[in-house]
Amino acid sequence: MTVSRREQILQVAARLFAERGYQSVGMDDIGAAVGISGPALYKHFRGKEAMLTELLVDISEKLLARGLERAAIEEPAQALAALIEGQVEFALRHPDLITLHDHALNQVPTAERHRIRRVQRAYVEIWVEVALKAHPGRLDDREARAAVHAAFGLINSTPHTLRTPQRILAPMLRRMALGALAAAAAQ
Amino acid sequence: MTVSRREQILQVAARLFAERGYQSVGMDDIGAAVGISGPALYKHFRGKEAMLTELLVDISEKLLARGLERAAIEEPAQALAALIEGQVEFALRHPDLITLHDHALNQVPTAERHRIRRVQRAYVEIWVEVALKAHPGRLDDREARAAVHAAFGLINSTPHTLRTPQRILAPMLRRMALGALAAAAAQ
DNA sequence: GCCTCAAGTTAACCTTCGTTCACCTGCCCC
DNA sequence: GGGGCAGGTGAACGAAGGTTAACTTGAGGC
Repeated sequence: MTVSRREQILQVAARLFAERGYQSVGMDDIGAAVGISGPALYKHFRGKEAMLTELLVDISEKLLARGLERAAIEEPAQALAALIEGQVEFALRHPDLITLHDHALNQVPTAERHRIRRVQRAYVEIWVEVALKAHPGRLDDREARAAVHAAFGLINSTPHTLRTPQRILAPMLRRMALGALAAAAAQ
Repeated sequence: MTVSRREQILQVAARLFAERGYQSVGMDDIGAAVGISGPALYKHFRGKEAMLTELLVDISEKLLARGLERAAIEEPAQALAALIEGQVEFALRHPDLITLHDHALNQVPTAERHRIRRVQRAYVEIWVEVALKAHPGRLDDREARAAVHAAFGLINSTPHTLRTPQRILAPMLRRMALGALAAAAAQ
């Protein structure tokens, strides 16, 4: 598992950004955390914003790719379960990125932010379509969208709960997300 | 509904902090938003941190008070429903404060941050106890705590979904939270 | 009428921090 | 073995922004 220095920097930066907040982390902090000095980071990245942007673009694209895979399953209920499983896995494996994902998007320059938002919307759209198919006639489009956001909120709460062992947490989160979406469609 | 200037400043600051992030909002921005200049704010507050601290202390204490009320209901299932209703109401009425609550706590000075955390933990504890009583024997303490955090994540996703009309959103969030907690306790 | 005081104002200060600059140093390659 | 380049270094710069200072003003109390 030898990561390039570039990737090492990204990982460390993600952790620091998630822990203390993007603006509270200095370039010197990031440098120190990988054993080099602040200005040396400019040999690898255009600047601080570029690091954040790359992190967020990566996350949203990875999630979208994973979502496209899982949504391809024929049976809607199984596809929904697969989407949930994918999101839970990702959230448990990369809590820093999840935190970044909704704390730091505003700090990214406008052009790139729009690009990231587009990818995010595509991901949400996948969920909405699957949710509609899984509960046909029980949800309208607007409701499904709200329900999906709520399910994300549920699953992405993981960073607050990391003390719980994953083998307990993962199945519980899957059950809860499924239960929540079913309840959204009930009545 | 005449609010004092002090309160007006707090409201505006909460909105700006939630929209752009605490560090990205300047004192001049806050001043401009209430029609005065940046330094004039120091006639009302010790500084920027003091404004954030006051906001977060207020929120956590209001939530705790509301939680204590609702948890007093005899029947555990009803108490749980009342807790959920209270949280949903609060999240819908004060999305800015909800956003601040988990985005900006790190920016508060250490001493006050600990105080806020204590109040938050007390609020979580109320939920955990009620959840345990509402699903007796189905959850251990650790699971209940994780489930409660997940339910908060679900309900507090509201700021992402404000375009949905509240009369649709509120009952849906209540159903989903109940369904999620029931699913956590199932099996 | 005058004193006081709360609530503003603008200018200035000073620290923090992202970024740039000039320089150094191995390593690889021909 | 000398050129070039990747990857460092420390010093310095410049803008941003929180805070302080000095000064103004208008509304009550006596």
